Amino acid sequence: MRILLPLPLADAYDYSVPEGLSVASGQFVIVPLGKRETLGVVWGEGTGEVAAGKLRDVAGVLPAPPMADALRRFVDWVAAYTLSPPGAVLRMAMSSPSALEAPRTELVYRPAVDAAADTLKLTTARRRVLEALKDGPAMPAAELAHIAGVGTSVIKTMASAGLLEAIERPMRRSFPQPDGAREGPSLSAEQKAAADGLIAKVEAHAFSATLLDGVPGAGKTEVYFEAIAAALAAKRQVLVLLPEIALTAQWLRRFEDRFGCTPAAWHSGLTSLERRETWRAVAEGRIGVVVGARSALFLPFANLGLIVVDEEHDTSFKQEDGVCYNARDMAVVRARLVGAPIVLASATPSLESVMNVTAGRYGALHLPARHGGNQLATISAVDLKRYPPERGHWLSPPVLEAMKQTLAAGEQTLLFLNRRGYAPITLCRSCGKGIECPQCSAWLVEHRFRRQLVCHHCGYTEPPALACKNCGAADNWVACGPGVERLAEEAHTFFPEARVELFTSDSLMNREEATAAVERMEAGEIDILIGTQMAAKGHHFPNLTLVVVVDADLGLNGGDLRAAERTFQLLYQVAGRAGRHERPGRALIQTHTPEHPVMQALVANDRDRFVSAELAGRSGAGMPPYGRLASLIVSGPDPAAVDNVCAAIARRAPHRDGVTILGPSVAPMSLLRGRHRRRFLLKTGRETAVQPLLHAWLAQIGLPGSVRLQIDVDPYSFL
DNA sequence: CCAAAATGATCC
DNA sequence: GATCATTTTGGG
Repeated sequence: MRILLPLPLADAYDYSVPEGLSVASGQFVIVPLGKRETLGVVWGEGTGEVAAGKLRDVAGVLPAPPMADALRRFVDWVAAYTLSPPGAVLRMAMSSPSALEAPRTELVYRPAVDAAADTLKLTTARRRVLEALKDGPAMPAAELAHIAGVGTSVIKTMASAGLLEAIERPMRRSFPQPDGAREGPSLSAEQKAAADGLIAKVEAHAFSATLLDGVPGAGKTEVYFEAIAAALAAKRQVLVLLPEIALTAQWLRRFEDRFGCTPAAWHSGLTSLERRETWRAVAEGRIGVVVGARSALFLPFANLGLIVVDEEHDTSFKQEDGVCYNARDMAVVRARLVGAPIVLASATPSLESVMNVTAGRYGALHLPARHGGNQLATISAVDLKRYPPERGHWLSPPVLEAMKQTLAAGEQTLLFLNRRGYAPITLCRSCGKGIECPQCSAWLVEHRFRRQLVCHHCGYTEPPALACKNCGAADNWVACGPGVERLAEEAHTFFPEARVELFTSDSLMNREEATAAVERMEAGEIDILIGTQMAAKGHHFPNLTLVVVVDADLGLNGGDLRAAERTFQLLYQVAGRAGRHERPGRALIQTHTPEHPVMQALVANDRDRFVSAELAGRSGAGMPPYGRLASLIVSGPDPAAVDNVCAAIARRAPHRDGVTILGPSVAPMSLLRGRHRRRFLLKTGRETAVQPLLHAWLAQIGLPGSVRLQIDVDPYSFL
């Protein structure tokens, strides 16, 4: 049998099946590998590449539902597309190995059928035990004792006396089932039309991809909830992918309001027990709806009937390490392989999805208006050249004035700045040098409240320096530029009476603290909220009427292909936070370049014009979505060894029409986690399949152990 | 000269 | 990814 192991090996291995063991495709097995044993999945018939005499026996079959054919084909597909070892992809689909073992069992008790009640002494305690079990399910001793108000020893004696019967039952957490039959909210005519469109797709039980596109607050969530209800009615499972940051208590609450319970969640914060129970329950079809971050895409659904990708434009769907894949794109593939519809929802669809609609590959549903007749926030640009903030400050006079009015009206302000910490750079006054991370080419950022210097790329921390390492000058530091902490300080000085709070994605803030902060904001206990992009995603604050984008130019620098697109999406979304209920909202965007097409489009609230201008630019340059990119990153601790590999790669670079190869060049992040980095960029037309090209090119390159070559098909980061 | 540490090959 | 054999390095 061909067995794929969840290890980064080039291919699957052949194993023999011992007499008396029956092994079928998809089954999880234990096989010997060298000195140890490892898990694997039966991938198919053996290939005979290795002589039959050399094969080792499959050691055992695990008592878990076999991996579905569609999921195995998906693993192969992702591996081929991303040029990763299939085993590395399989590992993502086996994220909870302990879920494959036989579920632990527990003893539960029920009244013995043949016990005549009058044959044995029925004390009051014993009577209470039988009463507790009457018409109810069998229960474990501890629970039963608790309900009956007796000790567990009573139950043990009753069992040995034959009054109770003990049964061994697998211990399985039960997951509440979302109820699709519950009455939904009343929908607007547009919402109803869109929902009906999606319901038809769900009922067709076939692959289709639909872009659900509507302004913030247009009610996209309610619309795809109707599709979820339809899938539940058809007894099929649903996967909802959200950016991790948007998977909030608020979203779960909306789901609960609609379906009567929260869905099963899948994200990096789960304990290993939660992972095991959820994985197993998904495989056994006991979970109706999973909402999760990108890794949920590899869960072993028994009966998947719908995938929803919300905020489909969000770049956090792109995984940049290990297997580089975009969960949004791979979700479309998974839907196709399993024959289910997929819905991509966004207020600011990615250009890729927009083009897929134009090309007829995806259907489209539009939700034009804000649900409930609310107006979108009015967006204005504040020209920082005309209205500069005071020296050492970052809020311009028009913004301060607007904040004053908002405070006076008893309403809330959000200051948005995508920069954690106190200041992006801290310099020594005497010699002008900043403090660098020892293992990355990046500045350490001062986090004043934590009293630490932090590298935002590798997580390295050190205590705040007193003396400059370069010139020895004592405590002569000057912070340059704003971070959210510094902004909080500024808000305090201008509005000493206001309640100011920070909301960031810092490790300082865990899930519960973030939820608590959201609740304080909802309850109106915060006047000025200062946040990074965490504040921009997935939250709705009814009393928030002023949103200030402190540095709108931030994302536009850096020569990133998608800089303008990303900035537009982020700022549009941030501005959409304001005035979502009865109150009108406004968004002020501080920029040095109000004439930039991104700012113009935001102010004019003209998304479509921005999208067509951006598409035209991409088309002219042959860039995605009109062309294809693949990035190669060569990295290692020794720069000379890295350069050697780069030279070998460059020497063998394919020359042919329609294929451009840029590099090698020193990566913008030339040092990351102690590794020196060089990049190549491969650019081709849409019609070229880059995988065979890359495969033929790179297969011949030998890598010394310390040098790594990372291939990223459809890259999003250019650092 | 030895031993620890880094490197590389192999796993069916 | 883990293991084991082989090569390198560095301290005496």
